[in-house]
Amino acid sequence: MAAKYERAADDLRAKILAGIEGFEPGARLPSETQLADAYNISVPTMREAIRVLRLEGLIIAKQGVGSFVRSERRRIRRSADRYQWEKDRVREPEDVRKTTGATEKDTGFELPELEFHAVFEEVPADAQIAKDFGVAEGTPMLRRLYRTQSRNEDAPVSLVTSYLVYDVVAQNPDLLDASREPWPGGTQHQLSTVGVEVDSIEDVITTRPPTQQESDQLGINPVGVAVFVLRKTSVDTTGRVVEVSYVVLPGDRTEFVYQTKLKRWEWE
Amino acid sequence: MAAKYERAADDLRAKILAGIEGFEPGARLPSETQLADAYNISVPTMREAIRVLRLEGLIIAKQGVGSFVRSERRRIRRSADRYQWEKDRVREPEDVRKTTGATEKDTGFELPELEFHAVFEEVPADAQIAKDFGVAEGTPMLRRLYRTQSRNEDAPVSLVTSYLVYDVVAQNPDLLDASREPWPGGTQHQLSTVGVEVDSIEDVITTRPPTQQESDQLGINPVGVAVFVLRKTSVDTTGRVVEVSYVVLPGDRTEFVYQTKLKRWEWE
DNA sequence: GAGTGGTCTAGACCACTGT
DNA sequence: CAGTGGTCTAGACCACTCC
Repeated sequence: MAAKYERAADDLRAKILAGIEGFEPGARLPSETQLADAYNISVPTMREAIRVLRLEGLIIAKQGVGSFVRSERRRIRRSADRYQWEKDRVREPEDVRKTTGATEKDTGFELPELEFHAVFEEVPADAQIAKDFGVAEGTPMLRRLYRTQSRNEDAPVSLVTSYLVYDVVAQNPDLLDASREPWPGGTQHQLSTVGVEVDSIEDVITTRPPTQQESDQLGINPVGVAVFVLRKTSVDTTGRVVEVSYVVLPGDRTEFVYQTKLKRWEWE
Repeated sequence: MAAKYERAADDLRAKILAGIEGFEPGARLPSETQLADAYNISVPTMREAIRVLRLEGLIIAKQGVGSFVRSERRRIRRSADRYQWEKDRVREPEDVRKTTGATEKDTGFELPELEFHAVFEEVPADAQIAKDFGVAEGTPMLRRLYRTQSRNEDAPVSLVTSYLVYDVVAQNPDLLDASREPWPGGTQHQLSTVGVEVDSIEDVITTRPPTQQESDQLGINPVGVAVFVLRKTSVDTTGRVVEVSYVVLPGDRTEFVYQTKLKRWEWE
């Protein structure tokens, strides 16, 4: 026989998915005590049932207020088209570049809506980074931390840690100055000022549970929501890795899109 | 002040991440009672701390045995290269095609290791599918359910739901016969028998918590592990959507790789 | 202040695993 | 069989939100 908390969870889930009166998205659920009474189980057991549905992302609890049926979140689309688009803009005049950046392109937000944090630091390459770049461990790297989030309260977008080889970018001192961010035209343009042309970009996508810090920063309220980790590796025309960035995105508000064109058959 | 269960969780987490003697990957933790004593908290509170770490994927509990520090799972790489590779094989002779399929290419498993389930069904297009294909709701579709998993115990790989327009594939009755799976050469080859050449494929990747059924089928033991959902849309050379498949993959054992080649600048 | 969810306790019994 | 984690109870107090 199924556990009591499971039966309660199953029943509640069914009500929510069916959208029954009082259980539609956004609706406020009865209190834990009331629910426990309704299912003839103790409050802790009812809490366990609710926890299951929170893990599934169906319910959000707000302390002091109540529990609510979660409404569907709009996903932000992140397309690989952004890379070619960014490259094309490198050779546009500055006033064109200034208008928007790639993040704004994906999110649909306008520039002024985005709060932009940047912290720059010179750090030695650890084992992972050394491997990513194919350089010796300890090689000086420029590490840049970005946090982009909407100024209108609760819509943080991504946490970015970007690595560049220090000696490469140091040729242009402006690139070492965090206060110059956001740089009009993005990373590809920054690299172009030190003679680097990006030739290809590899994205590797994984998912994992968020750390506590990431939950806070990305505003991941519900338990059980994962984050995407995108490792983006840029290779220049000489085959050298020029940038590696790790981008953490909220799993419930992001989707990735990739287009693969196939070669046509030649019919004889 | 932080909650007791949080302090216990923080301490345990730190021990595990530091790999301290007795807390390295695979190690068996002290029992809940022992841990509760050690931290001077009640057993339910200690269980709460353990639950936190299970959510983070650091600990796996086995009833009747004990709790263990989770060892890192090897991720299976799923690269978009598979699509061109699959297309190239369509025009190879049958004995070459028979050797391996695209799933085996990605996973590294040999064919005989893969258990292959297939269920075929004719269903009317629901709203989502009608939109995916750009056809009228109710259009007859062929729905195919696949479940690929290793015969050696606990390594299921993916759950696939694939849709095709029924009238298109019905031209070749073999395509309607589930007992013919696995079809040597894959879906692109199947489509080629009814005169369809796939021209481009769009992948859309999202992540969400698994359903109970998916947890069971994919062998997702630890709480808090998400699944990837890949929606793959194949478009033929006439611009028509010919296949849509939804692939569910375990989030802790999968990674996606996409390469984006950029156009070279023309220097004057 | 009333009502909500968050934390915590001290028990109890059961289901499962290994020996 | 002994020991483990899984479920469950009946309370208690606290932190938070809203009126």
